[in-house]
Amino acid sequence: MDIRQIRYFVAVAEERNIGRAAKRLFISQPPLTRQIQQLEDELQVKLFERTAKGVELTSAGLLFLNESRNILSLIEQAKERTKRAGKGQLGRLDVAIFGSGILNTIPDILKRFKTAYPGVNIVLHQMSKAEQIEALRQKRISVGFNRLLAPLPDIDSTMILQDKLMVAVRDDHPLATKPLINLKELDNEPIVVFPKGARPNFVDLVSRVFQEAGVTMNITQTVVDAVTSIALVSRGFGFCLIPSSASVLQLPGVKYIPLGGLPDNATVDLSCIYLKDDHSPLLSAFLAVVHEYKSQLNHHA
Amino acid sequence: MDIRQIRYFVAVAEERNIGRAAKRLFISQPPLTRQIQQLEDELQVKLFERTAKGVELTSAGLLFLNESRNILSLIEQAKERTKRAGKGQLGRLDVAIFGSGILNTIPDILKRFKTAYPGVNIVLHQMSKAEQIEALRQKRISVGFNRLLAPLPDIDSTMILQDKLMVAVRDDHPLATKPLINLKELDNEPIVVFPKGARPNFVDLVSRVFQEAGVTMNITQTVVDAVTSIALVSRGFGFCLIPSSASVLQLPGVKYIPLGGLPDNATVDLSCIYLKDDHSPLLSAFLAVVHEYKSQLNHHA
DNA sequence: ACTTAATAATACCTTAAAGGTATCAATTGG
DNA sequence: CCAATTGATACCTTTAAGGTATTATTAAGT
Repeated sequence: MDIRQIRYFVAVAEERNIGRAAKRLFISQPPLTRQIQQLEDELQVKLFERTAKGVELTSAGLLFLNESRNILSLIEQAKERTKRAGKGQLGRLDVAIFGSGILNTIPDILKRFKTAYPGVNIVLHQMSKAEQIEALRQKRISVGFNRLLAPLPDIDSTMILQDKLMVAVRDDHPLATKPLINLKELDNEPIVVFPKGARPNFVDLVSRVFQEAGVTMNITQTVVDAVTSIALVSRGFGFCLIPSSASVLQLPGVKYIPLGGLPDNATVDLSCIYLKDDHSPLLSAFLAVVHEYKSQLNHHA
Repeated sequence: MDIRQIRYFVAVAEERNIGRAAKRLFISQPPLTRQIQQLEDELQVKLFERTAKGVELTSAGLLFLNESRNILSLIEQAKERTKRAGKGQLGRLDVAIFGSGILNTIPDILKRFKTAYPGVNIVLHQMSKAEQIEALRQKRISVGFNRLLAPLPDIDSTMILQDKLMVAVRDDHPLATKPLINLKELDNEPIVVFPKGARPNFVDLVSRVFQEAGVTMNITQTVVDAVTSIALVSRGFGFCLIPSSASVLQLPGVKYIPLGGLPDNATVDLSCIYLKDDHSPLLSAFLAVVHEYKSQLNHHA
């Protein structure tokens, strides 16, 4: 049995006439007759009664006609869906995000992707940097978002943006009224830092900046992420430094003030990471959306 | 696209190795490689990633694998069901029966058929003789049961049995005590006859028998069928003649007594009728059951 | 009753494509 | 670095699908 034979059978059944069906199929009548005969031989069933005006379906033929239409439509659907999956328009994309990374940029990107590829099911996973890398290697996820990534041989990354540093202080703090805070003004001031976990880290960046400026750090707490850190600031644990994009988070009594007097490399990146040899169309589609987002960011700047 | 290609694809997906799949398919490796390439070209999708140990499915390939298994199983089912339909083991058989014909023989035959062909859906239709013939020609039914059929060019019939005549009388009737009633004893007795409708009829047979014996018929009522006729007898409308197989019907006060002194041709047949050029396997299967039933009847007699 | 027109079936040939053999290229493991 | 294993390629053989010409059969029209 052959898909061709099924198509031919349907044509003959619909035309009720082999010659006419042959025209519709753009072949001549004899081979069509032969294909129908072969089909009947294989099924050991007469599918048509031959009459003077043409042919008419037997009851077995009628049953097979229904089945044939189902088969053909299932095949068409399979082709269509597979093509779409190949273009990244269909499937499932597992994405890892980190604690405070979900504040604005990542949701924006995910929303764009969801709009452009509505057939793709996005599954989010909260993961630390180390977990993301392990999950990528085990293919439990296809993309991860993170900051300050050390280069790895099997993992590629795309930088999305670079955040300047901002100071989060309580509004009763002496520095809270200033439009810009210079790093030196934070000398020995109580600071909350984050995150805990794999290096290099946002803490490392902050430490380096303080050290290079010859300013003393007075760490009161080390917490897991930016959200916790800002929460502590709002409860009077001192100030903290954050990547500027985290400043969309509003907590009572917390003010965000730009940090001045810094070298150009005092920024923290947001990047997405993925396996170097993952050539899946879904990932390509996702990275395309990321690039588009990035170029629009630069355009505005 | 081709069923062969789908089968090949499934084999490769399952073996995760083209050479091994080729062995399983009893072909050599190069043509299998080529068929997979052709499939990928047609779908414009990479179905497999080629690795050193073999191949592994892409996500599009995984989707297509599921679809392929559905397709193959649907095709297998279609073949199987069509074959069964061709052997008369599957389908629908529309059968016409007449008023009093449902008393014993017909249900017996139908039950046998239903046991032998459980996949066939039997649909019963109450129809008079004329309706049955019209319905056969329009193919609304495939078989009809009836009596006393005139030969027709396009319709064949199979005689199932020949009923002798019996007298139905009320138990307070003077003849009710006799073990056998002679036709002459019914001279001028009030008689109920049936059926109304197309000739030749059971009435015609009864009339002929009376006429040939020189006995006068005193018709009080003409009713639609045997059941009604016997009901009238039980209410004192006189006697009636019935085919002996109708004597299974018990009504209060009605006795059935054999009728004697008749010519050999004073019998009424039960036959089934069908289109001469209906070669459907369902009909053949049904007629085979009828023949088997008939031969067992003769064996007992 | 004969002829004509239309149908599916058959015979025979051509052509396209599936399958086979030999070989190559690439990768992995020792 | 070599041997082994993998999929890919080149080229040939064979199978089977498609085409042309024709026949057999049946229905309709004269």
